[in-house]
Amino acid sequence: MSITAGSVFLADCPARLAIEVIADKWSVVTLFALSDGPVRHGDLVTLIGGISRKVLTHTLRRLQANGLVTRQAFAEAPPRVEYSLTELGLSLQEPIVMLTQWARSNGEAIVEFRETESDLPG
Amino acid sequence: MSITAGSVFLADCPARLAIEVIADKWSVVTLFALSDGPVRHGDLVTLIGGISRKVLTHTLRRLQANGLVTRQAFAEAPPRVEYSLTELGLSLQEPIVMLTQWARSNGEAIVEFRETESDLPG
DNA sequence: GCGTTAGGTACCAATCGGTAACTAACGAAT
DNA sequence: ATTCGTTAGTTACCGATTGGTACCTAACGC
Repeated sequence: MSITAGSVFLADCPARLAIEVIADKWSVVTLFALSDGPVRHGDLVTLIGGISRKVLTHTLRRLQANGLVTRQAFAEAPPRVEYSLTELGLSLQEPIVMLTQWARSNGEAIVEFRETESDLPG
Repeated sequence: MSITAGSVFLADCPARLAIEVIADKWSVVTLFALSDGPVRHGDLVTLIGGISRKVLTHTLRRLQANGLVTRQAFAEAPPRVEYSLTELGLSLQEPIVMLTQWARSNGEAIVEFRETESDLPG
């Protein structure tokens, strides 16, 4: 765990900033949803269970403001807006996929742990 | 992006629960801090820049309640409490390390993007 | 009594997130 | 010509969560 110049342990360094941008529930799921190519706003709302349009828009704006996502609006009616990963966003693909795969493989273990925990005498 | 039974896209499934537990700024940094072995509470506060004792305790409690971290208190004075990763927590080590490495490698790119963005006309 | 470590609590501000209602722009139906 | 439905987005209002500071306890050695 070498604490080098740019470390996630330092409060005011770019590495920590990066963690603050992506280490967020909705950001992780959104980035994962975009990892196969451009997706429309409405499709993202449908795909990502439990997200509201407002929060999705906010999440996308934040990812966009940090260079991870691009927004492309088409001059059509009704409007069509597609979001996709930038090059920087694509470099995050592997870590994000690993994380979501871990979640799929180990989510059940968390649920089971919670259940056995609540059975403790206390 | 196959939407299988346990998908991070489904609001109420174990995979999403797992994401909600770990996809959090302080959780990621804390898990990373524990990835080399047991660390005392006080050492974590020093190591993790910007975290307060209250938030660290809360973060550790949450990780503990979800089976990722164990807490070992020694009957000494002054008290000594060590936190370490469980087996489940260790299975997260690789994704977490990838994520923090990405943050170190690409944090600067985010900073630069922000700077060039703010230079835009308008 | 004082310092140590771990933690709990109280109070407060800021952020997050949900619902609902609104706009813009256009095609299609009436 | 008017109305309706569509997609994307904003705004307002509200409650819940997060996080900070400050202060308190417990247990022990000096």
